[in-house]
Amino acid sequence: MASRQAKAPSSVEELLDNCRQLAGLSLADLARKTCSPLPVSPTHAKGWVGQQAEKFLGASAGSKAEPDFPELGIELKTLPLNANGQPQESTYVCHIQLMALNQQTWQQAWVNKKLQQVLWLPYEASKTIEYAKRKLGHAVLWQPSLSQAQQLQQDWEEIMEKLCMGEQQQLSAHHGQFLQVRPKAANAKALTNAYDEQGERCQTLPLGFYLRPGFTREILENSYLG
DNA sequence: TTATGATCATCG
DNA sequence: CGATGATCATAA
Repeated sequence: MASRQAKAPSSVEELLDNCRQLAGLSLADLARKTCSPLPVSPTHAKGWVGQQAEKFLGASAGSKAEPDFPELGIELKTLPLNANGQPQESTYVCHIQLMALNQQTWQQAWVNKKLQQVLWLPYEASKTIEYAKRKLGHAVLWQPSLSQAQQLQQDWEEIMEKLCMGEQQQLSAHHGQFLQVRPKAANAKALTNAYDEQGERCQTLPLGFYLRPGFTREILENSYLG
């Protein structure tokens, strides 16, 4: 059995069932499951856990701008936890299309669609644990609460207003309570097309939407209560 | 080049 | 010492 893409789950139950098989496994176990070698240098394999999880669970492959499980409308996100069992880092949501942000509504926004339903897969990411021995946790299927959805929308509107005015130069990660904008590029010299304040085409640093650590921390904590 | 998967590493 | 800005890998 060579390394291959698993079959897509046909139901939420099947997906959650597959997730239960992962709970408690180490990253070394995960590598065995997906027939993939553990990364030699984790620093240079930042997305490895997420990519193996996609592979094992049968998420749609590659870089398509679609939910990981299109049939189910579910987005899969691994969630690295620090030594205290809490999310430490922000979570990337999606790329921002600077050339096509006019007239977008929150309902239509890609970032909103992705956050309608997310399957969070927490795992130990503390550097005090040897990489191969870090364990996967129990997956949490989440949908935003009313207040979460409202705050996300508010953040999005504040950010989009600036973007639509061509003010991406003045935008920074300081904006937004839950949702923030950060660079999303190979490096600081990368450029993509956009419009400036005068509505003229220009080139600027590519951006993406991210969720602040406090937000994912809240999601995880709430899941323990349920 | 644009999208995905993210974490790294420096600064305030 | 947490958040911001920068960076790494891969697919199409």
